[in-house]
Amino acid sequence: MNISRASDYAIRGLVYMAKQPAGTVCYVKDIAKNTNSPASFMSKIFQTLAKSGIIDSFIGTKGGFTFNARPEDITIKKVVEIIDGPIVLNRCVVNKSSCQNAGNCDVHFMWADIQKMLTKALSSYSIADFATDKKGNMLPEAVQ
Amino acid sequence: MNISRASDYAIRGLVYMAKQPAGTVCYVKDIAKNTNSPASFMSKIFQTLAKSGIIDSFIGTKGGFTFNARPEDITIKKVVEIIDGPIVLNRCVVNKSSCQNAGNCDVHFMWADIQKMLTKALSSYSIADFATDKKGNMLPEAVQ
DNA sequence: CTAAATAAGATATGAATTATCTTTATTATT
DNA sequence: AATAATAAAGATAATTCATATCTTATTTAG
Ligand code: SF4
Ligand code: SF4
Repeated sequence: MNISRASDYAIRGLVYMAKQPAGTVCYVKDIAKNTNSPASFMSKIFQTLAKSGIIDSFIGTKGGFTFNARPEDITIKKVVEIIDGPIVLNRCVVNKSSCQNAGNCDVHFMWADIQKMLTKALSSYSIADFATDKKGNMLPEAVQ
Repeated sequence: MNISRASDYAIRGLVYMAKQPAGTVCYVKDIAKNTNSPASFMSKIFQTLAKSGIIDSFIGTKGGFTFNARPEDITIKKVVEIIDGPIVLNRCVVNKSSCQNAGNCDVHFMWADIQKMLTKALSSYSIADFATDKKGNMLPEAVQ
């Protein structure tokens, strides 16, 4: 019941990118240094982010990464799902038929409710929300 | 970002127990059969639940498990934490000093908020809530 | 054309999850 | 009392996942 280190790094790496002037090409080395994360691992993570399409990658000298989507359109839910895979609190919540008990399970409805609440919360924040130095006061109201 | 199979089994096993007349001694074999879960795995899980103190165990013929707490006092959060360990969405949310970035991290507050919401939701349901056959209508109002 | 810089891809390690197998304790039966 | 049956406790195993590092390929600069 937690996000991975990789997702934490990914989010903060993207926030770092979003803080740079629009269009800046960012290197993993810089991103890693500025987010206090292992560069080699970050490299792998940004490779995955690039494959997903939310950022573009350029190989070779003067290569690096740029946004391919507006930071305000990249939700935290999206980033976590790219890195950790779909958010599925319990196997039944996305695909009811994935559990043969789902038809007469007392508990199913709870997981479905909590899943909805969680994904709603994660969708309510975007990378752009954290890309200001005015810490805290740019955050959306805490979801109940 | 999910609960383990073990927690799912534990919750449903305890719900099955709560459906029996108060004081009934339940066997893993029965619990497993009635919850459609692997008995050997369930045995391990109930061993852990017993160690936590929420149920009592009796070894040998006519042994088994009984509640040592009222089902209405056993929250889903408690069960998940016994089986999966503490719910910690991101390392900073419980112990801020566990991350050296926490002092100037833009994202920390989001995780703290979502953690609070999630644990509140998981605490709002108890085993007793699911121990009726009137499916669904005994559930607490979905937390926002 | 060579060297440097950079991401992409392959490989490795350790921990966690998901179990099963074996042992021990208790009770019932002979 | 000895033995067999029953049930949980404890030990072990297989697989998957998280968290990386190491090597290769690509591009640009000099
Ligand atoms: S909560 Fe019920 S429906 Fe969902 S996975 Fe568990 S048993 Fe299946
Ligand atoms: S969100 Fe910020 S404070 Fe929390 S673990 Fe990640 S870097 Fe540390």
